[in-house]
Amino acid sequence: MIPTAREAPADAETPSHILLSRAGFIRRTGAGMYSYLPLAWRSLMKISQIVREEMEAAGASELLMPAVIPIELYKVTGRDEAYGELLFRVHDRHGRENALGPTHEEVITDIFQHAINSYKQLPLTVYQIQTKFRDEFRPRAGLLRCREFIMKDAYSFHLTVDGPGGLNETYDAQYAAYVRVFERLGLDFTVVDAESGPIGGSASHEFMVNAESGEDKILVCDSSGYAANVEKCEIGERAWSFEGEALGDLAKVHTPGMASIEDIGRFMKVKPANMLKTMVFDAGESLADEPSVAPGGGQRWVVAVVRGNHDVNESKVRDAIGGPVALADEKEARAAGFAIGYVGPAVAVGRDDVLLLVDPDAAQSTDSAKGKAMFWAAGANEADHHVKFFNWQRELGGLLDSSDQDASARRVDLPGASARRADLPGASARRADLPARIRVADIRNANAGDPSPRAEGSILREQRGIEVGHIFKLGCKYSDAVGFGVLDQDQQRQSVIMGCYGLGVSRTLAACVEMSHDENGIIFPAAIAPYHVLITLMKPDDPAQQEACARVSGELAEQGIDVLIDDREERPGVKFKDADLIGLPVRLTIGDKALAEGAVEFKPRRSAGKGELVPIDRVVARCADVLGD
RNA sequence: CGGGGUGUAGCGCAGCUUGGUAGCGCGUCUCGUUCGGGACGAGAAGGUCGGAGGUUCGAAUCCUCUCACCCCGACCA
Repeated sequence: MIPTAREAPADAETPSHILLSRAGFIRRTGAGMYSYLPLAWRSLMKISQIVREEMEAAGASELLMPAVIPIELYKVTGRDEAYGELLFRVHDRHGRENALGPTHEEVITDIFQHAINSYKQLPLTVYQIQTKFRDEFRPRAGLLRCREFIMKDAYSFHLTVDGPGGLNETYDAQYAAYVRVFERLGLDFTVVDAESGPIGGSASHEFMVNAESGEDKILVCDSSGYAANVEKCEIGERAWSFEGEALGDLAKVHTPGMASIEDIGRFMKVKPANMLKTMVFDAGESLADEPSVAPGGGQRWVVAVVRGNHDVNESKVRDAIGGPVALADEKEARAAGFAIGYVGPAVAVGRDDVLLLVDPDAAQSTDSAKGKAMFWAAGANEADHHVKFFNWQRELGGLLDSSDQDASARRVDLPGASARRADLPGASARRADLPARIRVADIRNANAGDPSPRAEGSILREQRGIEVGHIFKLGCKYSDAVGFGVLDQDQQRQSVIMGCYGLGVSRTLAACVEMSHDENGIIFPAAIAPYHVLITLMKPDDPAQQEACARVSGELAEQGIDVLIDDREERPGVKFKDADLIGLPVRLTIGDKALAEGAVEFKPRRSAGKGELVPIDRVVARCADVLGD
């Protein structure tokens, strides 16, 4: 059952989807749902086995939880809301609602809550390998993002964060286990700092298979070894200053119907890098305690300003203000007086409900490269209008000068801030001089070429990756939600501290193909290949060839090498094409010519050309050699 | 959820503008010739044209509704 095809299904576009389909590994059964045919299943079992070995070595025990889970468990933690449409929901015959498990923090916490009641029983780590369900808005790219997939998920429980038996110890052990798993699988990967997302928790790392087609953008600093997902990546220190002369008088420009940076840039003949992109966020209650000029009032709106060619990072905005934010609802923001699409920094002037957050690259009044005043275009805070010759000091003058006695006491430490700033060229407007309603902070996504946050003078390099593993320090988020605590040595009730560790088994197979293929097909590393060696018989009916095949395959099997035999009555070309497509690490061809010399043709999939003749009694050693790499 | 697109044989597609016998390539089956990089010839099987309704003497084709799927975006262990 290896249905190979010359052409890929029309809906397949990415290499792994096309090749796994053509090579007879998978068949699409529904949108984002795939059947694993025998070849794929063998590969998945091999990946799972390595995962199992490393999990056991890291002290985790395997178990299996149900895929169908009462929705009540997810209501306890609020994740039925947080996940929303991503949860598959099924109603049983009694009308009870269940979720198909997208991940099992709630279930495992529930189990442990009832089973564990003493610190003496901790720490514990368990894992399972199971089908997970997520009703993705847009499944795509075959196995890379589907609605039903195979995942290894592990969970650990601790009394403490540090020290023996603490969360950090297990987290580090899992981290190391992941590194060993992906090394053993023969994958080229990068570990990056990551955002925790809706799973929650403090620290997290993602394991990315390096592939051009990857969905995730990661940034790497070669000198320090720092690597992070773009969602998380810090940017090194950048000089900034609001002080500087204006290049010209503020000029209002009519820009009807042009709300996008691209449109305006084209119309006004301004490069995006010379525009200020201004986004309005709704901080809700996050800023309730912030100083406000208005009696009894609080700041609600966060106006974030970055350069037009940069993207605001919502997580960084959240960190900068110390609480949750969300992009403002357009209607509400309009009602509050923001001309959405045409907002500029000056909107903060005269309002006491706005916190202005400015990225260092946007907080410039002097173009240091040219040594003259910086040219800025920005929104005019009036529908269909923008302004040219924006100058921070002039346009925000009142705000920048307003002194707020409480400000210095309340100010939090911002990422990337340091005392050295004053020494940097062009830096004179010190953070300490700013009123509380303006902050300069790193609030944008990092790009290639940005300064490294870990090595002075180095810059960040960009590459793409496929997320195959993600580990989290959860803390007490789930245990507190269900009231899971144990008594410690001092008879004090302590919340149990958790970690969770995910690894996409089916995605790893696809990532492997993305990483390693050529125009003829897949090139499998030995650890993931469904079989190690393919024996191609030129004349399947020929007794001499049959005998040679039986001998070689028998000897290979004795060495623990998995053999697939192609004894189909097909023309040689067809068999060779299929062999390359399926991509097993070694191909042995048994034909008359070689056999006459007591040899078979030996060809590693990676090597180009014809392959070489190897005497039959030495071919097993050669196979073991190649597979051992 | 916004934008774009596609549903016709197992797979890949044409036919639709201008309504009139449902086609091509690959694959499958039979026979023959071939036989170390997706052979050639002859023949054969295989289709509710996504579904429902409508217009018409007549609908794959025109109209209305609907379903499914794909791509881009937004979102995302």
